[in-house]
Amino acid sequence: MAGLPKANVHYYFKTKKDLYNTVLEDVVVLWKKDADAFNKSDDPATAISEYISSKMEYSFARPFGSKVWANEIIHGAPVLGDEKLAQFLTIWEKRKTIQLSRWAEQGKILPVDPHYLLFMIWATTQHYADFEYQIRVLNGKKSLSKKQQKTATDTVISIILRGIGLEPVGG
Amino acid sequence: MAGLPKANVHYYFKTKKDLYNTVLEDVVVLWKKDADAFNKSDDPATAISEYISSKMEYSFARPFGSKVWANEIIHGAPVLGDEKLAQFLTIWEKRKTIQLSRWAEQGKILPVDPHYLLFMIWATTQHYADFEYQIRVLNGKKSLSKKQQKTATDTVISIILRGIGLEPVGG
DNA sequence: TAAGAAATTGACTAAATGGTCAGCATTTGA
DNA sequence: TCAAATGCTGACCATTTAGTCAATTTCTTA
Repeated sequence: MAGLPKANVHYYFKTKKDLYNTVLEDVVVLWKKDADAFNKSDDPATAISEYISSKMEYSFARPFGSKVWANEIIHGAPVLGDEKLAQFLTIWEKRKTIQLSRWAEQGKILPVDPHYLLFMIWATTQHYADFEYQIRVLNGKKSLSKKQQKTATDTVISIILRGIGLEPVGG
Repeated sequence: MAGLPKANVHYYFKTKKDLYNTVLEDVVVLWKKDADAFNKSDDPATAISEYISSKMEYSFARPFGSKVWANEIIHGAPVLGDEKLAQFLTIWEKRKTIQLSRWAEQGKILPVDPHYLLFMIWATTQHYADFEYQIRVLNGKKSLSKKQQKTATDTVISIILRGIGLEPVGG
């Protein structure tokens, strides 16, 4: 059979929905960890760089989870359901938007609406997971090399940071 | 029946694949139009603003096409196939990367790798279509208002432009 | 307004996908 | 070393989804 026999999968997961749910919850846990990294430093340039970095790394290393998540959202969260989705999302979002608002008030970053900035970071970083296939095709049917991954990450970080009035730290 | 009876759909499209393909090709046509807008002005701030604007508008007005595209890519282009995908993508990308490189050489924008800048623009703008559902949930289960849509668009444009060393035009 | 073409439909069949189960293989530990 | 428990599998059944078809309705236009 292809990979595993179905029956074997059913030994570990009662239904397909169960399997799917497990993958989704794993993603949630991982993304929550990234979210913590965001609140580690009180310096916006550092915090945002770290956050983008870790999300990019995850996108390159393990794109599958993000793909399943994207698929779930595209189809209107049929498995997760509204309530669970709302719960997950607001937990992630709240602390970050609060932190971004504070920085904006303190004049540490330009006064940008935190929601749309967050969407931008999510979209851009997860794009490297979700659209992995498209990127590979555009890269001559080869996955991005480590060097290219670094360039991509640096580019994202520098555009976002400059975009909100910060100088990229380091490189 | 739900919306249309199946048999009626089959009257217009022989197979499900046919229908799917038609939707995908429609998206390609529309995105190609946006791509033209990109080459209209020789001023980077204007061209990029226009490009982002029209992609955002399309994401808000007709998210379905983008969703089908995203779904197709996430699953490895099983219907479109490698060749067709490569064909479409390179056509879009070439002219834009060339233009961006030229601007970078002329010192009109910061020297950023055009590929990753493009990915960023695609990811961010299409996010509002593909993740429409997630955004709605985060917005209290309401779709973004016209005003919010404008703020989102302005935010994306200003961050990207500033991010590559340009002052946002107008607002 | 009647004849033919185009559009629409419900009821059926085919294919694909999800799920069950009985039995075989492998690991664990008294 | 040999039960008992755990893991694995193929062959079968159930449900869902895709596709067909003949019959009906709605449009054209002579």
